[in-house]
Amino acid sequence: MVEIRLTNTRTRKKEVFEPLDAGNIRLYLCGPTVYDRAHLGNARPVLVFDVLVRLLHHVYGADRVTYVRNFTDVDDKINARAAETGRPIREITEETIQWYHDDMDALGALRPDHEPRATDYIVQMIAMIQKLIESGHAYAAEGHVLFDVRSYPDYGKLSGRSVDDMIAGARVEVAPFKRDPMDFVLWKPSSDDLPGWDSLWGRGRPGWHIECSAMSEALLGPSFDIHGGGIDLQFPHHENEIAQSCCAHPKADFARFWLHNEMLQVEGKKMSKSLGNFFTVRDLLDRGVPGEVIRFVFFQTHYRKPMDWTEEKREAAVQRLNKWATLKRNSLSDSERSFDGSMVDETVLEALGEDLNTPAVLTRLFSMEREIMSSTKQDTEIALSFFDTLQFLGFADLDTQRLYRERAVRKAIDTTAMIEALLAARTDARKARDFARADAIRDGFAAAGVEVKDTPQGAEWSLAPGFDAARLAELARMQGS
RNA sequence: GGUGGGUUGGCGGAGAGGUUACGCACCGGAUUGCAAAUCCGUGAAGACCGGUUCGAUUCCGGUACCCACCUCCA
Repeated sequence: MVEIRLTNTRTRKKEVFEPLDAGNIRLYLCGPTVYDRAHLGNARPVLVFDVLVRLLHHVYGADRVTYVRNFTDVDDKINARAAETGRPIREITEETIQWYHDDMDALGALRPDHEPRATDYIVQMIAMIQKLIESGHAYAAEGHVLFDVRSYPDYGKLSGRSVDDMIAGARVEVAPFKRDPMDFVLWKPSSDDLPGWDSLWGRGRPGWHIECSAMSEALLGPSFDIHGGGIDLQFPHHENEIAQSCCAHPKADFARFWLHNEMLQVEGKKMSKSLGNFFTVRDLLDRGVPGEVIRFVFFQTHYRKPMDWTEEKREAAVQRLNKWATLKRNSLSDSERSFDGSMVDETVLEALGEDLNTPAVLTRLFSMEREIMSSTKQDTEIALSFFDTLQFLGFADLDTQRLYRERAVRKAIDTTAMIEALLAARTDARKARDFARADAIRDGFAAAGVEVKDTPQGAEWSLAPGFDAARLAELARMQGS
């Protein structure tokens, strides 16, 4: 069995992962606040957890893993969006959830087992808040309920800071009703025009952090295996979750492993809404960048390192996936066959087990690719394992040309037949030693964005990113094919 | 000011106290009507200064620079 080692932010060490219950491994990932399209940075924790979940499925069995990712559907950003647009909150959150599903599906990310919405767990949140008040960790003041950070000695442990240090250097909102400037809101009052629920403290809505504490407990129990999110959530969000959950359940562990991914950057800067340098997953998909390509680029950088999204990487990923698609066509007798994960490469699994080392996974894939390239037989063990492994990693569909093809189909041009006819014409020309015509076809392909490679077994082709169906049609007409 | 992380060959990017990372690009060779692809091969690194060690890019300390968090953010 593959040993899984993960860097635990809580201990700042790489530790061997041992499930609390090997029959039910439980993970929680902080999901999106649903008021807008997911930007590219939002995809990073999703892909990190996707790889982790796939590994756990493989090692322990898919039915022994419970993966939860929430939707935050009550938040002031959502309220603001509703006020701006005049649309009902529910309409905005429903639409955004649909978008999120569409976009993450396109990246090949598995859906979690549970996707709880905060508004469905208000009762549990209120119960937890009450419990915290009863145990002296929280207090009500002026319609608010606040968590008393001084009541929890370990506050700041996850992020390695002390309450005193934080107060010393930082700007903190000093509301007059706070006992300590670092105390954070569990519940706040809502005016009539804002979403609100009745509670012992009046009509109000939850603070941001309590939902994750309440939902993880409801779905995974007070102790579970792995909790994750972006490194920017380490403080204050995760610190506050720990404070809430551990004070509500002093005997439980809450999350034993904390995984944090580094930020995604663009031009060396963090991608963020406030800097305005962000773009969405949908922007890329609409530009014709397939989800597999985005996935591949993310795999190139270890999750705990900052990752720069660049056009150069995007292009390199397209080339590589094209190569794999061609390899699949040529090395398997039936390129449409399905794989069941029984031949996933051991070295790849070991690399994933070593703190989800996806760059090392790619290294191994390159070496497998090399082996297949140099073998002439079809359906060799290594080829079968390679494509089974790719499927396991979420690269089931290597068709990066799908989007170009779809465009061509809309124009009612049968590109495949056209290309094959032109290739046949070129072969005839070469046999007849009519090199001028052979070169004209070759150059025409290049101009239309069709890449042709001659192999001992015959010509192979693929569509380049700049594929132009109209120019291909023009070439076919000129050559009379 | 506090906290955490980083600095590797032209570019991207890992692991390991001592043996080729790997990919892209480049160069040489094979192959090809030409080319592409493919195959074989060469070269190229570890911010700076100290320390530990038989030996450090890898461990420890310091310096410089970069990034993030401390405020909504994955």
